[in-house]
Amino acid sequence: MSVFESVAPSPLYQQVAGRIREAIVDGRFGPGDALPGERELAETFGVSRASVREAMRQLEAQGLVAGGRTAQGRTVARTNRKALTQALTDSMALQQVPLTDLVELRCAVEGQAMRLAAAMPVLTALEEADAALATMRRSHDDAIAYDLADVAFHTALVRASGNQAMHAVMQACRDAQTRYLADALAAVEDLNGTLSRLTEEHEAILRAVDQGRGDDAAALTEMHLRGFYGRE
Amino acid sequence: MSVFESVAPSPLYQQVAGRIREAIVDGRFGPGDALPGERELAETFGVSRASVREAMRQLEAQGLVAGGRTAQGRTVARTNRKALTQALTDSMALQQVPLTDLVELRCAVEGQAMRLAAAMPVLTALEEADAALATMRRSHDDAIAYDLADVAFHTALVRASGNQAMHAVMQACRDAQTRYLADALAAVEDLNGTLSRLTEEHEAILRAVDQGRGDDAAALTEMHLRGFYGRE
DNA sequence: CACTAGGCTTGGTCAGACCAACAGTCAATA
DNA sequence: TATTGACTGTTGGTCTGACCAAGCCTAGTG
Repeated sequence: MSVFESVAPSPLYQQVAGRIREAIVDGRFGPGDALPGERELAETFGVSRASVREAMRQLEAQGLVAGGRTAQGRTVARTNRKALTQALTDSMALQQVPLTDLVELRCAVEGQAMRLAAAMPVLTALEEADAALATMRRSHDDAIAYDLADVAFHTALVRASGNQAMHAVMQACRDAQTRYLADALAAVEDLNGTLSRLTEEHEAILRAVDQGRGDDAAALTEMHLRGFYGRE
Repeated sequence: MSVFESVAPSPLYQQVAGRIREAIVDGRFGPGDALPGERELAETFGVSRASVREAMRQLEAQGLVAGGRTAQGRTVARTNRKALTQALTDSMALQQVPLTDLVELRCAVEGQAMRLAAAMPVLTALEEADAALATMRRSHDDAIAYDLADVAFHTALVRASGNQAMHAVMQACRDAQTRYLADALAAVEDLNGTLSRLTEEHEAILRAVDQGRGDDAAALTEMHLRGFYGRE
């Protein structure tokens, strides 16, 4: 901490990215809004289009700007969920984090979410969970459909907690685990039986949440998660 | 799910970024390794330097490649912690997640980490926590020094759980909360008294972990976190 | 031996150009 | 009238070729 500030100018593309980032985070551009074109931005900031493009790449990777060219112009992203997932996944790969660590993390988050959901549930989310459960019952012979419903179920229940931060992290965990799903499923012999057992577990969790038994719901959720991914 | 696959080719910079990403994640480039120069990469992949640079910006934002020009050439990042923090912070801003949600998330993660730490502690980390505690006792009149020690303490204790995923998420939470720290501190009148109370809480947590009382440690930690950030 | 001046490489930046994709316009056609 | 199709302008994607400043390396100098 010197008296003087740094004179080192950060690269132009960083500054440009920073400016646009501010505008988005501050809400001057809302989710889904169209951004000015690259040429216009270049002129606005007084830099070359190349610099603007590099800034865009950065913002895109951070999930602030929607990737892909949708018709005309770029748009502000509605969610940066992919960036969060990506970061978590990369973190695991870079630091060679074992799957069990991720499972434990998810248990912690989702378990606590169940307690919150049981105490003060968001009712519409509970209905969604119920609908997902119905789908699961119908899909005991289709692993892919079952998986989709499974995601929907867990997502809905965590959303029922009303905690968006937990929701985001849980989704990231879930996405990061996806690559292991195939392995876990391949190890299963009696698909139909396994899936129907999983459905029962889901039913028990939802029941506990519904009846306000938070600790039970948490315990059941943790067992459920550890049981599926945790066995090695 | 059509019979046909998409024919849409992804942009070159995406493909380049993907290739380099693979190489890093697969371990062909280890953390800290130097990457080939932009001109060389351009030739290798048969694209222009502009495309390589855009790919680099993306990888840099994802925390896979170290930012900043260190002497000659770029290097593979050692950790993508900043990317995870960034993603969590942005997620909060984009979806207007309240601070309390983040605090709850941190409680869930850190609480569970305390249980794990109490059950099977990483001893070296416990020593670090102890050292941080000592620093805190010495810094009751210096909020900045205290804060640093506080971070070190919590970080060390979570690391004592041995769970790297929790460690990463907890750090991201903590970093994302930082912007609120100033507000929380400004609201404090009796700094010295407050800090000494916080130190006592820290001591109690460490003691509980040390003695294997996981549930106690978790409860204390949650109270500690909620008490500081949670009051509104 | 210590030191300095080039030379070389690297990332940062720019200008200017071309292409493919797409929205919007508008006239020709069934 | 409704559909089709050509035309135009804009946007993002890509390339080329260039210049600069900062830092490494080395050869030559004192």
